[in-house]
Amino acid sequence: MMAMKKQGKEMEDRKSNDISEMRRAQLIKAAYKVVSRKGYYNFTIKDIAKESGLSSGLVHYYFKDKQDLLLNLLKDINLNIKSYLNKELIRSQSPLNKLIAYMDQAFNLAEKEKEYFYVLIDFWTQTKHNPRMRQANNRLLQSYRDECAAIVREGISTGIFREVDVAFTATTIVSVIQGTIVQYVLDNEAFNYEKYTTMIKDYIATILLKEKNT
Amino acid sequence: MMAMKKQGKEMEDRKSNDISEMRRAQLIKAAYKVVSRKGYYNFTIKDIAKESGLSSGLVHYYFKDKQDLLLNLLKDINLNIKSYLNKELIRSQSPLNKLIAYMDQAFNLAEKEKEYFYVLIDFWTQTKHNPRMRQANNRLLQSYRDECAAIVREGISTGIFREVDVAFTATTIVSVIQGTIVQYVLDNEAFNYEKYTTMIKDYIATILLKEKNT
Amino acid sequence: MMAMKKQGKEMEDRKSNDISEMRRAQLIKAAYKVVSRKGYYNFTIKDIAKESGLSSGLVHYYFKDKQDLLLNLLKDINLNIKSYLNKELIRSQSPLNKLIAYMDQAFNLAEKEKEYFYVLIDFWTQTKHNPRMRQANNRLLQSYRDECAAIVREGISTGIFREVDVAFTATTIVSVIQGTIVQYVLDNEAFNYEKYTTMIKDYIATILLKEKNT
Amino acid sequence: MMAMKKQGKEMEDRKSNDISEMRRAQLIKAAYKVVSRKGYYNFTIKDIAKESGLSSGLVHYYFKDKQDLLLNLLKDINLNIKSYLNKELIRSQSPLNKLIAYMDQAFNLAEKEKEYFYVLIDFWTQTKHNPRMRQANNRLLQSYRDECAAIVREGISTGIFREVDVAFTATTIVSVIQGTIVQYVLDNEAFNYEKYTTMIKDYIATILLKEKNT
DNA sequence: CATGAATGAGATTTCATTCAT
DNA sequence: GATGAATGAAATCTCATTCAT
Repeated sequence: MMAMKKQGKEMEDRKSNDISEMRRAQLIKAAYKVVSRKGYYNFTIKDIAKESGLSSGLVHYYFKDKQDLLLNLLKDINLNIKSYLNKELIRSQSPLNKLIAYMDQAFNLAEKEKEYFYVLIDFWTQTKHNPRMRQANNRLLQSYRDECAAIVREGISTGIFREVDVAFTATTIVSVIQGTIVQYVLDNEAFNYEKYTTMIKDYIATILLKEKNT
Repeated sequence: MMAMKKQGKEMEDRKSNDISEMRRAQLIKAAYKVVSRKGYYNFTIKDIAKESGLSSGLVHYYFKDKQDLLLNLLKDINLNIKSYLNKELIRSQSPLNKLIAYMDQAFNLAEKEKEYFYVLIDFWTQTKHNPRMRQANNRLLQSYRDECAAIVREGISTGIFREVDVAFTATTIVSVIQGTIVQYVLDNEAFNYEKYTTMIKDYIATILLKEKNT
Repeated sequence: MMAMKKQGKEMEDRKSNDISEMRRAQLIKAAYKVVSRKGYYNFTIKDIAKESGLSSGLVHYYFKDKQDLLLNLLKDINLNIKSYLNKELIRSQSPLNKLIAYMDQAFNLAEKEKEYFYVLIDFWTQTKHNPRMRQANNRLLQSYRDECAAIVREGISTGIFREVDVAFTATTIVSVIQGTIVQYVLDNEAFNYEKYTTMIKDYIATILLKEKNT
Repeated sequence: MMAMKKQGKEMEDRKSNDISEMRRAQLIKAAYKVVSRKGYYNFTIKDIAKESGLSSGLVHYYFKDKQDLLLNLLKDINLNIKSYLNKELIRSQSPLNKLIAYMDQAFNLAEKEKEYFYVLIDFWTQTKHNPRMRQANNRLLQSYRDECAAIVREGISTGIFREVDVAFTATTIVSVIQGTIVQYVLDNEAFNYEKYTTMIKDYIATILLKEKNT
């Protein structure tokens, strides 16, 4: 009987957790939609409630406050971006292909999910005034640089990339990608995105690759 | 006598304009401080009033509403950035020196006036939801690209730069500068700013300059 | 079980509506008191809150804004006036009795509920600048004329009233009633209201009735 | 020398009064325009200033406060209405003509200067809460009744009108006129004003005049 | 778990009035 | 007399958060 009870308790907990996780996901999804539609600072808890089809009281049941909800949203977006960026990396064999694939994914994501970057820029504005947001943001940026650095390092060690300063190169590649994406997201009429991003990829490849006939 | 009267009137007018301009500058300055301290979305009209030592009613006397104040703040920051960036350009003789000077100023500004960029990023978040802000922002970004393009074009026509795609090169230079600055402003412990910015300048110079011994 | 659940749901709904309707009625009632006490333009949302014993936030929870509250107040007063005016009509058999009853009710109402007319005059001032108020007002005035016209028409068709111009007669009866009430409400010392209203009723009856001995 | 001084002082005073009166008239005229355009409760002192071409400070120099300005506006409108109503009375010989002329003027005024009545209705709303406004209003209404009564009394004493209750008749005539005008001003599509006002005049004449062949 | 009514602090904005010049 | 900059009280409205049910 004890066993049953325990099991019952466990099941309840699991069930409870399931619902809990489901609700949290439901609310985060709604938050993402609402924030990208109305902007980081102009949405209300009621907007989230309406969008999710739940009550406003429930938002506070699952998230301590607005801040907490937003922090979780940032984490969620991070996860999505990272998984998207890394999706093609596994299939790519050579470091060059990996680097190209990485940049490809980044540029594609900015085109397909412009909203992600809107929300991301919104989060940047929190950096100065909110330590937790700053930490989350910095980790995200650092992970980009690390990812790039790993690929560059691999390229060097396999002898196909020049012996560049890894950290610097990774940082600058991230700069170019991010700088281009920001300019594009803010004003998508400013230049030919397709053309420019292709040129950037070629350029970086050319710079990194050892010259063939030497 | 008429002359005196007229002169008197003119002086009155000037005085009036002087006060008006003085107050507007005073309020914009306070706004700049307050926005960079509390963030674009978290400051109040009363904050501006306190910071400027004036009454809150006066803020609305000189600016239609919060929006109007912010728009004027953006304009002001634009002017300051532009004048700062162009300060050294005039003295520089060769296109290479000009380009270096331009990048130098940009990187220096980000270090000395980190606040400018905080506020600037704040403005970016307005872009999606506020047409006037979008226009102002886009013009600013375009002016950076144009400035760069002009220098690159001059370098090509004087025969010292390779014959690169001017618009693309300018855009990408702006991307690198902006991307680097954003990473630094958000997290100034992330990398050695001094070292990296120097390397970037060298790199770009190397890429653009025709190889000497060919 | 489904049935129970459904019933439960229905009861909940009803309950919710009950609260909502109760609060709205509560607020309208408070608005009526406050407006007639302080005047249409001089009352505040906080006055309503205090008078109703509720919070000021709740006023905006149930009514979009001040306008919306006022519009609902006007509707409410309309309903009350109409129901009061028509209360005696049903019992009255002959058109003459109906007309007398109608005028009686109007004159009585102005005496008993002077406040109604204060508020009504306040609403008139909105007519020029507020389309929705204008429409509501015009409908109310039109309904008075229509009501009168219907009685007059019935009197003519049953052969006891002269064959007068129905629309004109109705309009003019409304004019006399309203003109008298306004004068009385604005200055209730100006004349003997009881005596004058009786004379008016007699007069109108005399004018409308076919002369007996002809 | 004393004489001269005194004279100088007097002239200054007169001059001062002239300017004073001129300014007051200028401001009242502006107030009339602004109030009828924006409504009694929605205009600002600055509106008056702009309309008059003077400064807002000057409004308070000539009128204690907004109330005072409005009270003077009401007085001014009263004067204008009275002088307009009485304009034709002098020329009219018989009491019947006088009465017709009086009603004619009233109905014409409402058509030509609808604004007067808008403003007048606005003033009515003050009656309950502002003793001075109430007094001014009541005097105005009383003067209408008195004017009418005088004509009716004259008609009776010259033997052409029936021996009606003078005060009651005057009050009721004023009621009809005012009631009709209010309905028309609030909704000028409600009925054929020209036709109805003509019918009213005929009706009243018929009622008052002794039947010829009796 | 879930709801949504209720609260109340706080933000923007308006404007009559004052007053130095 | 005349100006208009300056003040600050007060009003409307929003919304995160709480809590009884």
